[in-house]
Amino acid sequence: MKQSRGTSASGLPSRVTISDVADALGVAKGTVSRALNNYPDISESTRRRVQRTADAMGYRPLAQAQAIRTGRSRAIGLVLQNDIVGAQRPFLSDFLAGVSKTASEASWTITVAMSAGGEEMLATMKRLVDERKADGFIVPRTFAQDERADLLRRLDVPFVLYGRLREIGDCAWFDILGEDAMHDAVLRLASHGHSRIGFVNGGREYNFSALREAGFRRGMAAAGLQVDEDLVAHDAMTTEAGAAATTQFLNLELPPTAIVFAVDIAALGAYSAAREFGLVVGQDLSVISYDGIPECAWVQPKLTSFRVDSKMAGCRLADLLIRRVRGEPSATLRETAKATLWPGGSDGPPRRTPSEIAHHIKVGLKRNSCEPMGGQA
Amino acid sequence: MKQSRGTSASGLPSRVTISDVADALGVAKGTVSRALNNYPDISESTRRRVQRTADAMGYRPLAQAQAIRTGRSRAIGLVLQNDIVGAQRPFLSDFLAGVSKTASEASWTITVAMSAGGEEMLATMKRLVDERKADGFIVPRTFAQDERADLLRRLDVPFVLYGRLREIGDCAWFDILGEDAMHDAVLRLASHGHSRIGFVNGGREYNFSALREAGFRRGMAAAGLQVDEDLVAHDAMTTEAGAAATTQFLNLELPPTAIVFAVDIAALGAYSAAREFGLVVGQDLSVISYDGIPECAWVQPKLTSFRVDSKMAGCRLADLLIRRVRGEPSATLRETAKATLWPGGSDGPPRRTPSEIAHHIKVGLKRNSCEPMGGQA
DNA sequence: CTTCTTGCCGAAACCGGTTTCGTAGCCGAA
DNA sequence: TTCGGCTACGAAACCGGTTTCGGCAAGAAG
Repeated sequence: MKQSRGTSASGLPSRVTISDVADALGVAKGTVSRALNNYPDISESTRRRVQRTADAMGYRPLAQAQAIRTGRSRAIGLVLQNDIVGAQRPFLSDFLAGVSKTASEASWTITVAMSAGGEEMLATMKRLVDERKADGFIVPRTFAQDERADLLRRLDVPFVLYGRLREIGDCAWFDILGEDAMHDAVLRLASHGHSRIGFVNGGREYNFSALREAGFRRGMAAAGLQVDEDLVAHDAMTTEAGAAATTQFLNLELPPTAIVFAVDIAALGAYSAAREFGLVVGQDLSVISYDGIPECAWVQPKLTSFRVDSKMAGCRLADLLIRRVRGEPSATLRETAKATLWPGGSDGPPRRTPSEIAHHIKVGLKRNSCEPMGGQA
Repeated sequence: MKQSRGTSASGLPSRVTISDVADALGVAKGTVSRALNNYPDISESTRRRVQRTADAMGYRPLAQAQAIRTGRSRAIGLVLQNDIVGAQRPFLSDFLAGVSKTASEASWTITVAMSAGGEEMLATMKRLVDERKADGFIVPRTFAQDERADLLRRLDVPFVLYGRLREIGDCAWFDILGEDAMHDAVLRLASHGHSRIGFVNGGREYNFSALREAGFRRGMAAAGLQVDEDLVAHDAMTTEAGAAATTQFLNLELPPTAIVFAVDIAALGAYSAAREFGLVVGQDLSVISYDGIPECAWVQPKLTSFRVDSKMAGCRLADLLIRRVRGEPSATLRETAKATLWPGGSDGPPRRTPSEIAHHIKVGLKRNSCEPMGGQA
């Protein structure tokens, strides 16, 4: 008598195998395999019969065993970069939740690894492919020129980008239209009555930066406003860098009354910078940003930001990757979504004109520089 | 001639297989397998010979193929709970980095999944085990009574807890000694001169809460201070709950001059609560907390907190799990580490006595309630 | 000089699937 | 009725490993 349920002698939990199903039906196991994998040379009646009993017996093929023949194990690879501090921290959990949801619905699993960038990351991916621990990859945080994409293309491994490339080439992607958000942010500020609007962009190495800057300029044009190149800063990917850019803007002859940031983490720096000048965010200086990280709600006033639905992004990317692995051409696997505005209190009608702000700052600085003496008196 | 490198006809990247190694040596592939897996009936000289040529040829066994016979695929399972909003958000990235580091050093990989708690999570784990996608699990965020541990024990699947259980039983774990941190926090506050110290604990469902409360009480005893049960609050796992507990404490006849929080996320609520009463954190009200989330550095003054090294935790847990899977008894796989104090500006000598605070609050409230009229005048 | 161990390894079965190959049966056409 | 072509399936090889089994040779014991 065959071992059926429970635990086998070797200690492994025994499962329903394809032979069990074949025996139950009185057919060859090859037939069961072909029936379940929709081979053309199986009659419809047999296919249904196999399908039904397989379901009834709770048969689920062992991905591992399939993999040694087919090379595919129904696993999504996700290699995260850990040498960018806190880069994916706020999004990671939601993002994973999304990927996991879609993956498990399709009976796929997720293999994650973390590594530093550059060669190490490429080696990690190669290892996962070699060991058949990943059938394809989701590539997060696309760079303008992305060596991961180059490698995967070279290895002929399926992948989907989270983000777009400068030169599209032959690859699938999902992305949020950050450029539209920047555009809308400008229009919102213009409708508040702002006309002198600055832009603090993210790192040039990321492709989204070029897109968002284009969106900002498009918005300015749509609002009939001039872009002052003194009010465009780059490479602000930290709060400190955001604060520095804000300080620089405010020190101009004609400071801006509003700033659009490409990333929240930089926008948070505007708060401390504004405070240093005795300005109040949301009144003297309007700020709109992008990402929708939880910290937006921590600050006073809350940061108005275009929120990215990371969970949804994870869902979509997983779906696209699975379809890519199954053979759909990459050109048909491209999707975008929009970020949604989460209004906070950081933007509103300008309380002061640019020159009034400049005056306020000059007075404030004088008072500040006197204060130590005054305090001693 | 045999296919050697590059791509095989089927499109799969061809690898160095065990047969390749056996052919090169002129031995049977069983011999290679036994040599590499340290079977006793292989001569030392053969073992070394096999070892060397396998290395030279770059042979790495395919975990998938091993798994169908051995049942083990060198994969660490990690099932995260996604119905607790933001629960693991700040730690996840660091934690994964640690797990990944140790795993890849041992040629293991990580299979992650997310699911809601309860039955769904148990089903997810069962599926991963069934499909041999995980040889064992790291179980994060241990509950006082943890059904995940129960299930895994029942299924006889190896696992390691991140945290301890109320009843230890037969399981391995790694944990940070939060109780010692609470103890040290009290002593630090006492050395500042505080004597009326409150405690805001985390959720009772977590085992760490009981431990941290015990640590707090031990610290109070060590400092020669009485615990006022009116100054002990529970179940504060959000900023709102932390603010509510703080407010409640400050409304007492004799408010505390310092509060110890079990988790940062709750401690952040003390800031807004104190502000409402016109009190300044770090001067009127000292706060020390635990976790060391990045937000500690966002607030003014910075929150003094005992920082948990999540990456290290991930490393240790991965190591313990791998050893557990390899057969070491769970009783020998138990480790703890200490959290390290990251001083901020949120604690210091008390500026006011409890009764002075109470008076300040009473006056402030009266003034506040008059203000609307004064504003209109 | 036998005989019995013992150490060491080759051969082959096995794991749970997929895929190739061959053929039995049915069909329609000649 | 015979033949050719298809359809649908069984049998067996195969994937890359592990593990069992059995036997050869060398050394120990008698």
